[in-house]
Amino acid sequence: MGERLATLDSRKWHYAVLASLEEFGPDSQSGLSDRTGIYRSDLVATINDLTARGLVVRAPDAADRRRNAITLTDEGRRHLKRLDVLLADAEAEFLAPLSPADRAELIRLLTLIVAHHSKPPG
Amino acid sequence: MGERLATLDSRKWHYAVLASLEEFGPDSQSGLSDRTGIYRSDLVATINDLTARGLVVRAPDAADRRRNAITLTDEGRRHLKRLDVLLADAEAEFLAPLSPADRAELIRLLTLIVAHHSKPPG
DNA sequence: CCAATGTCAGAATAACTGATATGG
DNA sequence: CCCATATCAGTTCTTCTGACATTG
Repeated sequence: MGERLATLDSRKWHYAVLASLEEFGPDSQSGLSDRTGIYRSDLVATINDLTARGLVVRAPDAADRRRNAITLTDEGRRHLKRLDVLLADAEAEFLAPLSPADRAELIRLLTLIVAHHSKPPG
Repeated sequence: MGERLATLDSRKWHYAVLASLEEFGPDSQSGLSDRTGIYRSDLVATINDLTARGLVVRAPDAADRRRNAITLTDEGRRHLKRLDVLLADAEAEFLAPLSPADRAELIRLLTLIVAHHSKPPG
């Protein structure tokens, strides 16, 4: 996955931020940190990168002036789509030896494991 | 796995070297590098550690004086057994939500993937 | 003369910690 | 006054590269 993302000068945390913004809408850096698992301190540089490339916009949040509102741009949305294609290709290659039924089974088993180890909130 | 190994002041590469020596017998550092995937340059420090703790012995190879023969000590074998118990426990916890049949199925699927991506020799 | 081996020094990266200024 | 947010500086750890001396 890392190698494929690198072909478009992207890294996993770039993807994580773009995907999070696409799924949940504009968010503060703190919120993005919670969703993606990237440290707040490391998010600064990531957002700098994405801003410099015109993929997101960083603007002060009017409602809470401590926060920056990070918003996906149209170009950011297009870039995310390109990355999605890249990752889908990589996954297809990775799972090549598995039949569709096998793939479904693998996902079922991994989902069970993840669910079991996801602490209930609180 | 890393956390569990750390409880006995060990790391994954310590385990990799001990396990390789147990399975394939004494070996050169170059050979250990090939088997474990650890770089030759990084193996130096690893063997230093294991030697300082009396888990392996480093001795010049009589047949080829460029090489060091790395040999597992009795204490090294005992330490490996302790680590094996640790890792078996961790695996059991990790796979807790899966039935025995599910675990066998997961291993089958992962084995297929690994085999498919293992280049044929040459 | 070329290749393999062990060793050392250091780059590049990712994950993480702590301090600080500003605003709620 | 305490908490949250964004930012900056810097540590640790791992992976990886390059150079070198010794030996085959």
